[in-house]
Parts: sequence; C-alpha cells; structure tokens
Amino acid sequence: MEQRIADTEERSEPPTSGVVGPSEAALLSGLDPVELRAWRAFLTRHARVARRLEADLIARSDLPLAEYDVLLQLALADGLRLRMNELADRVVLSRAGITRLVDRLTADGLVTRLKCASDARGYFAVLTSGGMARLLDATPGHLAAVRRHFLESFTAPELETLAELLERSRPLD
Amino acid sequence: MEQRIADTEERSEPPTSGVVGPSEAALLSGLDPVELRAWRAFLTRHARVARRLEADLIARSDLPLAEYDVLLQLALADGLRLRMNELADRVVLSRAGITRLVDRLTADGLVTRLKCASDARGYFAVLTSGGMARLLDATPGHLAAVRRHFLESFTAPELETLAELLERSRPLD
DNA sequence: TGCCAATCCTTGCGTTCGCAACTACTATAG
DNA sequence: CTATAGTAGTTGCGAACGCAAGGATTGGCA
Repeated sequence: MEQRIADTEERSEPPTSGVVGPSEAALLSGLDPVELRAWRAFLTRHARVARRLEADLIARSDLPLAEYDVLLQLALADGLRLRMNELADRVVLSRAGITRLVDRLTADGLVTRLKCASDARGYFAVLTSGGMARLLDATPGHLAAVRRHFLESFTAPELETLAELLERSRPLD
Repeated sequence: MEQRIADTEERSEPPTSGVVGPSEAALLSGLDPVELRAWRAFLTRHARVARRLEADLIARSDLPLAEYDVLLQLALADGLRLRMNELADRVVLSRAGITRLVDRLTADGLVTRLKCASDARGYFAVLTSGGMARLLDATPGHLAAVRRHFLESFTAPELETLAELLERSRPLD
C-alpha cells in the first residue's frame, strides 16, 4: 500500500500523441456512433443529475434520495403502505437493501412495519404522519431542484418524447 | 434492533382504500404529469439497466461497471493516460473514489500510475497492455448487453433524438 | 395429511463510496 | 524571495449496498 510511487518520469509530450492506437477501432466497432452517443449520454447525464440532486436534498432536507423515494412511493400507495417486496421493486433496490432502508426510516419514525394479515411471512412498510410531514416538507425544494437540473433542459413535447421512450420496458426480462 | 416487531394487525382490506388522501394533490402539484413521467422514467430506467449490466459484466468478465468505464476512458484517451482529476470527471466519481478505483486496477495490473512531469502534484493513470487486453476481452459481451438491455428498444432516429436531448448540459453549472 | 420446493424477509460479510481532513506542490502577491 | 491562497491527490471514517445464507411460512402434489 506504500509503493504506489510512479515508476517512470513523463516525457514532456504525450508519447503516442496523434495516434489513437489500434484500440479505438476495435473498441467501437461493436457500436455505431449514434448508439454510443445515446448510451454514454444516458449514463453520464444520470450520474451527474443524481449526484447533484442527492447533495441538494441532503443539504436542504437531510434526506438521501433513496429515502425520499421510499417515502414518496408510500405516500402514493393505497393505504400509505406497501409490501417490502413491492417497495424494493419500485425503488429498484435489492431486498436486503430495502430491509435496511426501512430500518433507518423506522428508527427515524418516518415509517412503521406492519405484519401482513393474509401472509404471515410478509410485512408492510407504512408511512407515519411524521413521515408524511417530512415528505411534504422536502418535496417543494426537491422538485425545484429536479426541474433546475433536469427538466428545465427540455420543452414540453420533448419531455413527452423522453417519457415515451424511456418508459418502454426492456425487451426480454 | 430487536423490537422491529409489528405493532398492530392488519385488517383484511386496506383502510383508506379508494381514497388517496390529501397527500397526492399536494405532492404532485409541483410537477405536471409529463414532467413526472419523464423524470421517473429516467430514474427507474437507469437503475434497472445499470443493475442488469453490472451483473452481466461481472458474471461475464469479472469487471464492475465503474472499472470497465475507467479502462474504456483510458483506452480512448490520448496516450492511453489521463490525469486522476480528469478521470474522476469523466466517470463521474469523487476524487477519493477515483483514487481507490485506480488503486484496485493497479493492484490487478490493469493500470499504472505515472508521475506528471509538468506538475509534481499530479499523476496519470495509464492503461497497461494487460488492461487493454482485459478491456478488449470484455467489450464485445458488454456491448451486446448494452444493446440487449437498452439500445434495442429504440430505432435509429429515436437514438439520435435521445442522444441530442440527454447531451444537453444542465443550465447553470 | 404430509412433505418439499418456492417465497418473504432478514442478517453476516465484504466491498465501495463520499465527506472532510491532510500532505504536497503550484501560483499569485507583496 | 517569502508568505498565502489555491489545486492535486490520498487517507480516516462512517454509511450504504449486494450477495449468499438462514429462518419462517406458504402452496402444490402425492
């Protein structure tokens, strides 16, 4: 862990400058330029926006994005409750992940666990009034941030297009 | 940590069923339906695709997505090298994150650190031949997966649209 | 009825990440 | 030339995640 030292010194100009090497052709051969652009744009755009929003949301409401998402899903759910499984699916998290996320929210009093009557294996996560309050408090600022960092870049018809495209479910699942 | 037990029993039908509560109106008031759809679609689509691709890539090439991304950026960079800072920016990771990611890649012999001649504070991460080999080996399968789980959903003009929209940089940055 | 596979959720463990603090070096100003 | 502010990168620390294994319960099928 100590010998992270560099081995060589850098000559002043990049050695193979100008030449891209045999790599690029081989690398990109699998994807045509439009595909590559779309894919990279999708990836980096998400990464940047998510990073930004997470910071904003924590600074403003002391609530990570994942926590916010869970509260929102519960608030929108019928009876303000959702099975752990369903919750994991909606926020796209592993089951273990959802267990601990709900743990945290429960510790903060924003959510309660409720045994499912019809299936003794199952639990509901239920939004508490405190959780609802917290969500309602955090929402305006967060939505503003979403708009500022993402939605604002597009016109209404473009948003429609975007929604339509991204809502398409993956081919084979 | 032990009293995670449910407090109450569930009555057989959801209590406030049918009624959505005062919450939804307040929650969604900040965003019109199209905005909401576009935003949620963007979020969940990314989460699902990324999760899928990560699993695929690890299974097939024992390489996490972030590692793959770094190797790719280096392969595409002039001289097969990039400053740590620049690298962090391209793969959208914190500087601490990039330090450790490069640590790992170095330990695996896929990357080398090289002192920057013109600025003694700086380092280059340089792709080794082993790293290039690993990248070339992993790429075909990965690209196939990207296509299967994402690109395949769209036509060429749609991809063009998607790329154009998502490449727009955020307004104020 | 009785058993075995499947399902729901949780926990142990290892890994990764970001923030904040730190070192080393550069650049600006006096 | 020296002080001071700023930048590049690394490290301690705590938080969060996923995988795999485990306990409990359900559901089909003999």
